[in-house]
Amino acid sequence: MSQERDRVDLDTSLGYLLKKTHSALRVAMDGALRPSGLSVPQYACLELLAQRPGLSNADLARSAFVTRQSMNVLLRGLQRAGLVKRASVAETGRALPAQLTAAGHRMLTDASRTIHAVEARLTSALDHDQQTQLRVLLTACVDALQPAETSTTR
Amino acid sequence: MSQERDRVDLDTSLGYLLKKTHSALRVAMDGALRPSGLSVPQYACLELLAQRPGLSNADLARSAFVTRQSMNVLLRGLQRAGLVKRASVAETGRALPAQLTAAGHRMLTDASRTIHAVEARLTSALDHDQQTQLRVLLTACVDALQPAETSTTR
DNA sequence: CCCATGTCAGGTCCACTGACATCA
DNA sequence: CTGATGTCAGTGGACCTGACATGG
Repeated sequence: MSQERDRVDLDTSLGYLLKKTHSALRVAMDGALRPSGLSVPQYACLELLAQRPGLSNADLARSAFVTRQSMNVLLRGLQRAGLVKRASVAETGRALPAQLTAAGHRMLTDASRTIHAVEARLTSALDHDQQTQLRVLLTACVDALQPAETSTTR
Repeated sequence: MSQERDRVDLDTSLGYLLKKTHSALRVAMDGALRPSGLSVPQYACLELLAQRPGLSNADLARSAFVTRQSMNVLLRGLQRAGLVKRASVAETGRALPAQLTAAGHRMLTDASRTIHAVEARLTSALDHDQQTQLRVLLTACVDALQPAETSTTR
């Protein structure tokens, strides 16, 4: 009841639209990954490790836009599942580099195909120029937001 | 360590960029709202109720892209805080329309100013045409994603 | 009967904060 | 000392599944 009624200026709010788009994408990815038993953050972590092997927990946290603590929990889960391995002692400093296991690579290739299919659907309505344009605009938004959050290392 | 190294094709992934943008916005809004004690979802709920008084829990859940259960918990919190009132009996059907209290309106006007300032910063890097363009592109993405998730009413 | 709604229960995952120790 | 890191503890939010009652 009263689902699509007046739409005040919610649709003119970029924040709301951003939330809506992100939500739609998250739901789609979540559903696509469900059969594999991976969550979206877990997939993201695996993908990051595949592309940049040896990232530390803090590195991964930054790249995934979460805190070290959150990423730590996530990493533990992946280690328990045998998808990720971490050195038990630090060569230098305290950073413990993480890497995918063989099982992790196998799991990822499947998940990666799935996710790419979702992304393909996401961009199916846009031609190449529009995709570039969207990237430019979003990047501009991020840059406009960034400076104000500095100095909070999180 | 190894924060900005090679950037494989993460920056070419619209999904990743979307996540990054959304995350930056969420952090900014979160920080801006912190002094008032409101969370972003709580603010969103208040804003929705101000613009469309009488929405039911299920209505709000749909509009905020969360489940009925999550919105139910959120609503209870707002009721406990005296910001929202709900009819105790349904006039028709089972839907219990919700409305802002006077305190809710007061709280919202403050929060609304705060959030609009953040949105202004978000769009500060874009001229009017670019904002329109961004809206068009994001909407196209949402539409491309939507149909596939139907039939899962959630 | 079918569907949407409101609600309760249990459990999981993720994210945050705060705090502490370690190491370059 | 400072800064980055890993980690423990606690909390809260949001999700899911399942279930049930009620009203159109």
